[in-house]
Amino acid sequence: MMPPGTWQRADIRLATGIAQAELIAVLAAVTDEEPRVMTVAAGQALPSGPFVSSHRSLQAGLRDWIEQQTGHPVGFLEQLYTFADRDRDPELAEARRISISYLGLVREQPAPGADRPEWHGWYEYFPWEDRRAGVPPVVERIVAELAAWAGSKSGRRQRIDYAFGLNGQGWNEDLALQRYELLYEAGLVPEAGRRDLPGLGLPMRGDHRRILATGIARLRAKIKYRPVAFELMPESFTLLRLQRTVEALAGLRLHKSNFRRQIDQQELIEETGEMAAETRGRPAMLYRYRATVLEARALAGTRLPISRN
Amino acid sequence: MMPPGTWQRADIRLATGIAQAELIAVLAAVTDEEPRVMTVAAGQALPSGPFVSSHRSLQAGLRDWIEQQTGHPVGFLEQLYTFADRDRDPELAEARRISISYLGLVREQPAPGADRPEWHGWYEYFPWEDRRAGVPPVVERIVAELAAWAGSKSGRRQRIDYAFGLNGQGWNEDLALQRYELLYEAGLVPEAGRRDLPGLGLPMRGDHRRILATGIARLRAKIKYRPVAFELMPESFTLLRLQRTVEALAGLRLHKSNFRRQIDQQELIEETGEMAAETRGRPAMLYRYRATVLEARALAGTRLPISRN
DNA sequence: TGACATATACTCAGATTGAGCATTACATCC
DNA sequence: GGATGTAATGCTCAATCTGAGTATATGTCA
Repeated sequence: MMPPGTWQRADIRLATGIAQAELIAVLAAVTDEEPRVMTVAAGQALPSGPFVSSHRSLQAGLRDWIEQQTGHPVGFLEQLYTFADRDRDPELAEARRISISYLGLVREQPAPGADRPEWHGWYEYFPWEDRRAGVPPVVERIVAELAAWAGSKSGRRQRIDYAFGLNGQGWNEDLALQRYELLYEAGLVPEAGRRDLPGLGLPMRGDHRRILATGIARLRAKIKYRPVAFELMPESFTLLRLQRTVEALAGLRLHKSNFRRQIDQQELIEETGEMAAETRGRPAMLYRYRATVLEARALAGTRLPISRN
Repeated sequence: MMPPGTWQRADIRLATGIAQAELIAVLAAVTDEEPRVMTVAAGQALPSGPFVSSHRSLQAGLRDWIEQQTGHPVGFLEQLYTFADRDRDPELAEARRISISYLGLVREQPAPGADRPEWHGWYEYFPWEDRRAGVPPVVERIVAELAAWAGSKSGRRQRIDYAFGLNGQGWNEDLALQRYELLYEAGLVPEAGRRDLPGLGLPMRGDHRRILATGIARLRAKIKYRPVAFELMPESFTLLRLQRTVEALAGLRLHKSNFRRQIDQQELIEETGEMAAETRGRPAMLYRYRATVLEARALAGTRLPISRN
């Protein structure tokens, strides 16, 4: 069964080694204060396809492909996760399928013409994740259903409390994946093959909705400590526009002046000198990112209680 | 060339879709205040091997394998990165190889008996990463060589400054991967096929040293916001022991009382009631982790300037 | 008993954060 | 032309968090 070989004694031998490889992309953009994801199959799948050669690496190949498809350069591209679960594709018995997923950010959403992939709002798939206008009504029903599923199992109850911020836990927008997985486990989404509760968002093919949730969670975590939001903005922008973009991604409202303070004490941006030509209210200054600082901050880290002697 | 198929118009078509899949593990433990990694081939390779079926997922298979090999349960296991670069394995022309790497933490290092994989200290491979006893002397030479390589190219100079904390940038322990990549690009490590500067640590086969650097960087970043250090500790431990473990991973000394304050205001641990039976100094209290809190904190996130209305 | 050596407790100033108020600058309506 | 609406920008203030250091407690060992 197993190929003899060059491996050492401590080899990891789990399988026969041949697999079918596939790339799946979560491509995000924010337009009109709405985060969107590129889809195919009438919004029921993420763009994906077999992977092979001709390119020097996965990343390089995917980058070219995206620029071709969207007509926009990809500012940010990062691997999400690689799956190879057996039950994902029952047809393939021997050669199991390996799916490598990526998260990419593009600056603008291309006009939805014929022959073009469609873009759908994140929150069409995850209505419970958008709290910008308050807690959506569907959450109450979700929590009730989950409570029924949990019964008296305290492990389940605790997970629900954490994920949905119940019992004084506080909502954490990063837990998008955990929330989807709870719904899946509880059989509340159609992908789980059981009940189809209305109002729980559009389903997707296979585990694509789970992959999208992974991308959302990753991006939400990342905007807090890496200047990635800029990858979604046009050349120049107002501070409010930037705030609205971050809010759209996080699904939360932010405190205006504190947001501004945070931004400018990081020195990520600088004034262009121009003013925004919007209609209502006092006109705002336009800003642009400071490329050099951005690069430095892209590497910055968090802190340990270091001792300096 | 390309298989016809079920894909939509927006498919990602980069390749023919068949690949050879391989798993690579970065397995870490901390013993005697020294972080170690499991190796094979006399310390020149990470354990790896072909992947196939029999297990429900990559993660599950790898977990079993590790427990079998080390005799210890794996507390923490997380995917690092998936590579599929063409030039990695020149023999395979058609079916390129996909390498999926993982980071795992085990509680103790098994006794190195015959037929057992060996464990090597991280810092044998990356001597410049350990600053617990101050900046190692080799750093001066590294920086000089890198400066020569950079010449007057300001992009390179800037990257060097960030990575090594020069010119008032401050050392960031998380940048282990970037530092290795600089050395690689500059041709200062033997893996790059050019010069072999002595004192720059042991090389590894293929890109295994790069993968190890990825694991180190990931773990260093993670200990700051997730309670993973506990996965490396025995049942009960003193606060100093915990601090020494974190210091070993970070390659830095921490401020003692601030470290303690940080730990106990997070309520991650509780007293066992016992005292440590060590010899020198005042005996310390023994602690254990609080499983439930740990689980909650495992999900905790960082903060945005949220508005509460 | 006294010299170590480490544990644990406390203090304090400076920086960061969450929240809110005040003032400014336009557009538009009457 | 002045009132009104809307958003931009500036400022304040208390609470909390951090970095650094000092003081005291409790063991072992010579």
